[in-house]
Amino acid sequence: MPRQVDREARREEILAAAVRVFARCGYAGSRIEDIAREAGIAKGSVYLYFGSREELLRAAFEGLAARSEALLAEVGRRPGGAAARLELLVRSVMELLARERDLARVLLDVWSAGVRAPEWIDMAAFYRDYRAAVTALLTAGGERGAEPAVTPEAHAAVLVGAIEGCVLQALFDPTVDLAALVEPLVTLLVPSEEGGHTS
Amino acid sequence: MPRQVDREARREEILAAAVRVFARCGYAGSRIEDIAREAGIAKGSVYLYFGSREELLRAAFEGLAARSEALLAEVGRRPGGAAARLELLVRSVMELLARERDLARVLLDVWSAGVRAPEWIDMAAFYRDYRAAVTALLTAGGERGAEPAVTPEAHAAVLVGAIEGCVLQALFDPTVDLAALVEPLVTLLVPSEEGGHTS
Amino acid sequence: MPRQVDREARREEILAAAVRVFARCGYAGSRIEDIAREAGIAKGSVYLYFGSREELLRAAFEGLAARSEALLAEVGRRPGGAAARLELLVRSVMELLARERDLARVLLDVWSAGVRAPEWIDMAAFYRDYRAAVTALLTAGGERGAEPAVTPEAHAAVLVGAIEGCVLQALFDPTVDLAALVEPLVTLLVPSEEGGHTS
Amino acid sequence: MPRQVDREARREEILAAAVRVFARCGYAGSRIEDIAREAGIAKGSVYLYFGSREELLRAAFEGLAARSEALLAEVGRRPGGAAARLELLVRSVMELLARERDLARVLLDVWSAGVRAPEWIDMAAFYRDYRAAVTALLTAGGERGAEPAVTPEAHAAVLVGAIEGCVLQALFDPTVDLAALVEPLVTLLVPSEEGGHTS
DNA sequence: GATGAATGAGCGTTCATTCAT
DNA sequence: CATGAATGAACGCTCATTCAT
Repeated sequence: MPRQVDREARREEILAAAVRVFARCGYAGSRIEDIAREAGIAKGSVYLYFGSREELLRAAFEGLAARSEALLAEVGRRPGGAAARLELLVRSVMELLARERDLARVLLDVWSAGVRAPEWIDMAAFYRDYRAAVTALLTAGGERGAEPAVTPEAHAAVLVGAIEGCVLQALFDPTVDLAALVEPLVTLLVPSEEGGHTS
Repeated sequence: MPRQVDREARREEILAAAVRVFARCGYAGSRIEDIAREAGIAKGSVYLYFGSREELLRAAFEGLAARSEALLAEVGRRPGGAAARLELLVRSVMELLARERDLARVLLDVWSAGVRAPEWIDMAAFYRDYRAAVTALLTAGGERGAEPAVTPEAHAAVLVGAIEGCVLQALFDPTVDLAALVEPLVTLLVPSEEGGHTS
Repeated sequence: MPRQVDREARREEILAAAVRVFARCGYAGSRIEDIAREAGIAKGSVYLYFGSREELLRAAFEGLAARSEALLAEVGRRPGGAAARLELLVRSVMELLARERDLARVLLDVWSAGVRAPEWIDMAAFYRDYRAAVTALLTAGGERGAEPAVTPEAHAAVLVGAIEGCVLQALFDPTVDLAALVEPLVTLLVPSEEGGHTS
Repeated sequence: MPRQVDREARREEILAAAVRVFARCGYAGSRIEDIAREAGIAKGSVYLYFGSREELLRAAFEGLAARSEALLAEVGRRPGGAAARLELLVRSVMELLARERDLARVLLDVWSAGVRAPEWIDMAAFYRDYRAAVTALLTAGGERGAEPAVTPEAHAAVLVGAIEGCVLQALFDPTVDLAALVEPLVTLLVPSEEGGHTS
């Protein structure tokens, strides 16, 4: 069914155009016409693929969320020690956000929308899943006696938060090199394998 | 003589109302009339104190920035070891953002505006200063030989990022208890005093 | 009654200020506050002397009209031949408008208001009187057989029109020297004394 | 394909509607919505053809200016004596303004705008060209020894002024018959052919 | 009287969305 | 399917006018 493929491809084209425009102008500053022009189609045609402007933002987020979930799943599937897998997760996520600067920029507006319209973009669930995955890996890594005050859940929140916060700073300041923050993040927040007994 | 008003006080009232409305509806979704109603005045009166809607957002951020700078300065003035002061800084910032939920919510829109209009809201400078202060405290704390891979600058970025990122998660998810994240943050990212030479 | 004098003097001050501002910014572009500032008083005080912004425009016109009527009356009182008096009228009017550039500029807005709100500013009556005076002088000057096709009324309309039209051009174009147009106006449109029978 | 429209025709329709409304209410008193209603379209649609309310006023003037220039050019192309052509010019202009009462009314606002925003509507240039054309015709008509005091330039200014001034009076006062002023204008201000050598 | 803070109707302009072609 | 002209609700901002002090 080539029809279907075409339709889907066109949808993706438009979404990609929307992400570029959102990144450039912000969601509030992006007019449907700008997106249509960026996609090389007519204004009205956008509505053949997306029901509203808001849906474009949601789709953008869902694309990012899907990729994140894929990463999480991928890490879940991987063999190896929990610490190594957690490290991989951190590296993957950072790499994804560093590579997709536009998507990261759009994230700012998505966050805002998510706070204001939880039933529309469920950021709470997204980050809950994210933390849950990290928590699982932290727990699997074995309890390190050193820090009894830090529950795995809290540790996960800090790690996830640090990732998002580093991306945030890199968005504001081109001086901040996101790639250079990966090692520090791992070093500081990913517990090193202990004894290697997980292998 | 017209009604005597404390212009500065009135300005603050309106700003506070604006912050509440921004927090509730987002900057994009907040109409001047909503803000005026929240402040108990007429629409036009807002313009006696603020030149534009945008100026309200900027003022909101500047209020937060001023408080943050005050915190930084306060910490700088404090006696005591660097680690203790850094810990104090983290606690203070977290407490500020936990207490001023509305302001934190508005931060989401400010971030978006700051990325898009750097000359308008200089987020880069704000976070640069923030990191610089943390870096100074980290450096003063003495180099711990354990992690030579993590420069103080990178460590600062991770710590600052973690704070912002934790606040972010707390905004999305009321389940996330910001207060409960303070200890983990400190434990994981504030190096403990070394040798106790500060005593 | 010094009170009365003061009040009247203040009124004139404000009116003069208004004329300056109207001339500079146009009636539509002049805010009450501008006028108040120009007059060195507070906004609200304008309303102690004038009931509305429109009234200021009307008063400006009435001032000009009063002066014009004074000129007409003066010419009527003068001894001498009709032609000489007509010439005097033309010279006086031109001189008035050349001297009071601001008032002339305001005239543009007054014309517009007069066309749109005849009951408010009765331009028809003003120009009717003006033409009547000129007609009277033309008639008194004796019928010159040369141009039977031109009634005194029509001649008056042309003369009055020429004056206004010359002023108009001078307003647009500083290059146009209003003073230099007086002689041509007189030469071309004021019939020269005939036989001197008026003496 | 969307409704097929002749954009240029639609633009003219809207402009014509705007001229009618401007004539009725004055530029300052004309709301975009009035113009849209007069044109039988929705408010927003006006902006598909004109960038702003001001642009409508400018376009109205430019339409009039274009027609005037066409008249000037037409007269320039005509064969015949200079005096006859000048007479034709006067008659044509008067006829145009008599026919297009609305446009003439709008002229009042255009004048005001032109004085206040010369870079926007260059009235100075418009009347300069106008006078130049008349001057050329006057000069070509041969110098009449009778009035050495009146330069052709001044004569042109008086003639042009008289035309505008007559139109002005007719706008205020329906009693004033513009058509009846054409002959007097010609008789008084267009020098009659000399020697009849042009025939 | 004089002031200027407060008001709120009013308007220009934008832009998401619709739909006739 | 695609188009882009048309729509009209929405909103930021202005400013004439009022009135408490």
